[in-house]
Amino acid sequence: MSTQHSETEATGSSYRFQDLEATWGPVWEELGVFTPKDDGTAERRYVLDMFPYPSGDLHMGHAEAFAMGDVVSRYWRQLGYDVLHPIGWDSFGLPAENAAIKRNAHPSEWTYANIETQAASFKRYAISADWSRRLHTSDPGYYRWTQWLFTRFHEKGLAYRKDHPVNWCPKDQTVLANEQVVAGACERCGTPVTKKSLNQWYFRITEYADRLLDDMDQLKGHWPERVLAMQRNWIGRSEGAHVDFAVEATDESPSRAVTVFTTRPDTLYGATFFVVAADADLAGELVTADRRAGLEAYQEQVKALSEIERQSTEREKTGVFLGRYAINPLNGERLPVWAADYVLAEYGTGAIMAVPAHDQRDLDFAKTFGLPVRMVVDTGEEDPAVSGTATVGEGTLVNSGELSGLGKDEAIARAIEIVEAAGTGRHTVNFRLRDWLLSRQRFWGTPIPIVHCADCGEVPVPDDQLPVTLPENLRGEALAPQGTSPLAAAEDWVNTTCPSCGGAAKRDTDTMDTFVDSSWYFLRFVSPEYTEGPFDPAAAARWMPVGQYVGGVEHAILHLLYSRFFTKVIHDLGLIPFSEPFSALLNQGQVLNGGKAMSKSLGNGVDLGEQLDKYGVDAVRLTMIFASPPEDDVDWADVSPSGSAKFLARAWRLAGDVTSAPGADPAAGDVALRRVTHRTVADAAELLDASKFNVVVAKTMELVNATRKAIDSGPGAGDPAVREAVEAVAVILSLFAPYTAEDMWAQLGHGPSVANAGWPTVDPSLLVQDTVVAVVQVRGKVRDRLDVPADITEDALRELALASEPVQRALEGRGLRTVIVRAPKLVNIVPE
RNA sequence: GCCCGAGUGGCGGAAUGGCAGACGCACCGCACUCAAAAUGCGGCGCCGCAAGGCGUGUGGGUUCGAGUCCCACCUCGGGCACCA
Repeated sequence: MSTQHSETEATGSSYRFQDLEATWGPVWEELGVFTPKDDGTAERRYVLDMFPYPSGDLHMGHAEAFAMGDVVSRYWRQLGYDVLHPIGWDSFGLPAENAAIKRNAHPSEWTYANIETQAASFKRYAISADWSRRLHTSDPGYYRWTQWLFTRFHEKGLAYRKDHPVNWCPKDQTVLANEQVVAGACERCGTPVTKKSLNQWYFRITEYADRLLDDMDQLKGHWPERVLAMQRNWIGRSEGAHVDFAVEATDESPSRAVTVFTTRPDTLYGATFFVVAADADLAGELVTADRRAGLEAYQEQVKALSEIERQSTEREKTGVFLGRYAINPLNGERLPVWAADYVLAEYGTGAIMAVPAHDQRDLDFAKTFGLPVRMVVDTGEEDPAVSGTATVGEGTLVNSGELSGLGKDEAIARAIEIVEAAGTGRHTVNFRLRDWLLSRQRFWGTPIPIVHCADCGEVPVPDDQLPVTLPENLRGEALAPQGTSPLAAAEDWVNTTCPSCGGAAKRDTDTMDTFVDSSWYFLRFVSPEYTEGPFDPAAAARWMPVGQYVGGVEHAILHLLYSRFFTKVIHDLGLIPFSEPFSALLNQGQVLNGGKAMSKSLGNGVDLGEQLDKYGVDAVRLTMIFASPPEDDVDWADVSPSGSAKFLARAWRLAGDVTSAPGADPAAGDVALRRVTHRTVADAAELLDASKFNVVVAKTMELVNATRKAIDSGPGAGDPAVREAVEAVAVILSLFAPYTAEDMWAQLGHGPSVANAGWPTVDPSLLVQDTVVAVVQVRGKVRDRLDVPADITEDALRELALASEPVQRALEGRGLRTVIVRAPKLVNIVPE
C-alpha cells in the first residue's frame, strides 16, 4: 500500500475531483466567461432552461435538466456563437407562503434564502450561465412589468372579470385554472376540486385559439410530437354547426330560440329529444312552473357530486324533463326538452340535440328514460335501437328527407347549406379551450394593478404608479388561507384613491397566478435592467426567439401554452417581430430511483449534494448525460456515477501523459489515431446537433481508448497526434465535465478557459479511409468480410466476393440469380 | 373510448434500409501485487463440445437485403376524456 501510494504522490497522477473543483471554481468566477458580447461580431443564440422555483436546494431533477441545457450552451459557445444563457427564479408561489405561515415569517425571507442556496449550488454545478442577468419574478423591478403587461391586456379587452363557476381547491383555498385541474383534482395538492361561482379575472386566451393551433406548424419537428399533440388536444378545435331550435311557447312564457352546437348536422333527422346542461342558467329559464321544483331538486343532486364522480362515464345517466318542446328546424318535429348533467354548460352552447342512434351518451340517456331511437345513417351495423351501441362511422343517410342517400360528409355539408339558407344555422368552429382564470386568493404573487372605485368602476393603476407592491407588514398567520385574499386585511394597503377621480377607492386584493410571471420571463432576460418597458424591443429582436428551450414535459399545456399566448399578444402590441417564443424544445426525462419518481412518502429520494460530495460534479453531470437519451428517464438505481468518475480519471490521465509541446504540428503525427480523432469530432458535432448527447459520450470514450492504446502500445506519448487527440477530448468533455476538461486543458499547457477553446476543425481528408471492410452476403446472410481499397470498382469487388471460399461453400455450386454490389461496402449474392 | 410515444443481451442503451448489440454497468479471466485496492489487457446475446443454428414484442407484407418501411395485432408508458 505504502509503495503504491508514494508512487502516486511522486507522479502526481491521481484524479481528485475535490481539488479540481476547488481550483477552477474561483478561476471561472474571476473570468466571468459566460456573458455574451452582444456586439454583432458573432451570430447570436439563446439557450434557456425552464427557470427553477426556489423550493429548498437543487435536487436530482434540476441536475439532469440543467446538465442538458448546459451541454447545448457550451457546445454553441465552442462553435463560436455569441450565446445568451441566463438564469433566474420563478419566485412567487404557495410554498413560500405556507412556510411563512408555519414560521411566522414573511414569504420573502424563505424565498430569497432558498434562492441564495440554489445559486451557490448552480455555481458549484458549473452551469455556464450569465450571472449578470439573474432575475427573480418576486422582485418589484420584475413584477412592475408583469403588472404593466396586465394593464396592456386589460386595455385590449384581453383581461376581464366575470361571474362564473370556477374550480376551487378547498385545501389551498384558492381558485384554479382549468389547466391546473388534473383528473378532477388540484394539480398541486391532489385535493378533489369543487365548483364555486365567483367573480374572477380571466385572460381571453380563447381569442387566440386558432393561432395557437395554426402556428404549431412552425414548431413541428423542433418540438416533441407529444407536446404538440397535448396542446392540440387541449385546444380541442372541432368543426360543426350551430343550429337554432325554437322552443315552443307555453301559457307562462313565449317561444324562444335555443342554439345547439353539433359536429353531426347530418343526423338532424335522427334527433329525438333535446338536452340543456343542468347547471346552465338556460335550464332555469326554460322549465315550466310546475316542474321547477323538480329541476331544482335535480340541480342540488348534481351539485353534491364531486368533479371526479360527475365526470365518470360509468355513471348511469340522470336528468329531468322540463315540460317543454323544441322544434327541429329541418322536419318540424317536436322534441322534449330535458336537463341533464352529461351536457356541459362550459362546452359549445350548453345545449344539444340528442341523436341516440349515433351518439352513445344520447343512446344511454334514451334507454334510461324510454325515449325513441331513430337510425338515420346506415353503416351496415345492427340498428342501435336493438344493439344498444350507437353507430358513428361512415354510412348512407336514410329516413332523412332531402339528405337521404347521401354519404356522411356530403350530408354534413348539405345540412349546413340547408340551415344557412333557412337562417336557422351556420357552420362554426368550437374550441375546448377555456379562458385562463388568472386571479388567486393568495398573498405571495403579483398584485393585480386595478383599483375599484364606486364612481369610476374598474380603474387600472397608471403605468407611472407601478409597481403596486405587496405590503411588508403581513406575515405568519395573517397569510393563512381563508377563501379571500389575505391582502384584504391590509387596510392601509387596500384603501387608496381612485387614479381617475381621486375619490376613495379600494385596491383589487387578488394576486396573479404565478404562471403569469413565467409567461414572459424569457423576454426580460434580453435586457433585465431595462426601465422603459418590460424589455428592450431591440434586444428582444436581436436575441429572440429562444433557439433551444429545455424543460420538463409537465409544462406541456401550462407554461408552454401560456407563454405562446403571451408572445402572440406582445407581438400584436407591436413590441416584437416574432410570435412564437421557443423555436426548439427539448423535454428532458425524469430522474427516478428504483423505477419510481423520488418522493418523500416513498423515502426513495437521492440527495444531489451527497452525490456531488461522493462522486464529484463532473461525474454526476456525465452520468446524467450518458445514462440515456435526453428525453428518456434516468433511473439512478441503474446507473453508475462511479463508472463515470472512472472514465473521467482515465481521460484526465491522458493529459498528464502528453509529452509533445503545445502547438506541435499534428500533421506529423500518427495517421491512424488522427483518423479516429477527426472522425470523433465530426460525429460528435452531428450527434450534438441531433441532441444525442449520450452517444457523444460513447464516442468520446472510444477516442480515449484509442489514445490510451496509442500511448501505451502505439506511436507513444510524444506523438503530436496524441496531443491532438487529447486536446479534442478536453474540448468535447468541456460540455459535460467542465472541471476535468479545464484541468486537462491546463496540463496541456493552455490557459483558461477550455470553454472558449473553440470546436476542433475537422480535416475532411482524414475522414476518408484507404481500405474498408466489405461485407459479402449470400441471401442477406453475412458469409465473409474482405479488406478492400476504398475506391474499388464494382466489377473488381464482385469478382473478389465470388472468389471467396466461404461464399462458394454457401452457394453449394448453384448458379447466380442476382448479385447486388454496393462498392466498397457490400455485396449480396442470391443463388438460383 | 380518442390522441401521442415506446418494445433490442442480466441492466442502461448503439445502429443515413446494408456486419444487430457500439459505448458503458454488472460479471468472469489475465497482468502488476506478499495480498488487496487502483490501473492496464482480454472475454461476455441465446442454443451447441464443435461445425453450425437461432435471434430486435407477435403475425403478415414490401425489398437483393428490414431493428429500421407498410398492414394487422399484443404489451407497456404518457396525455385527454359524458367535449355533443
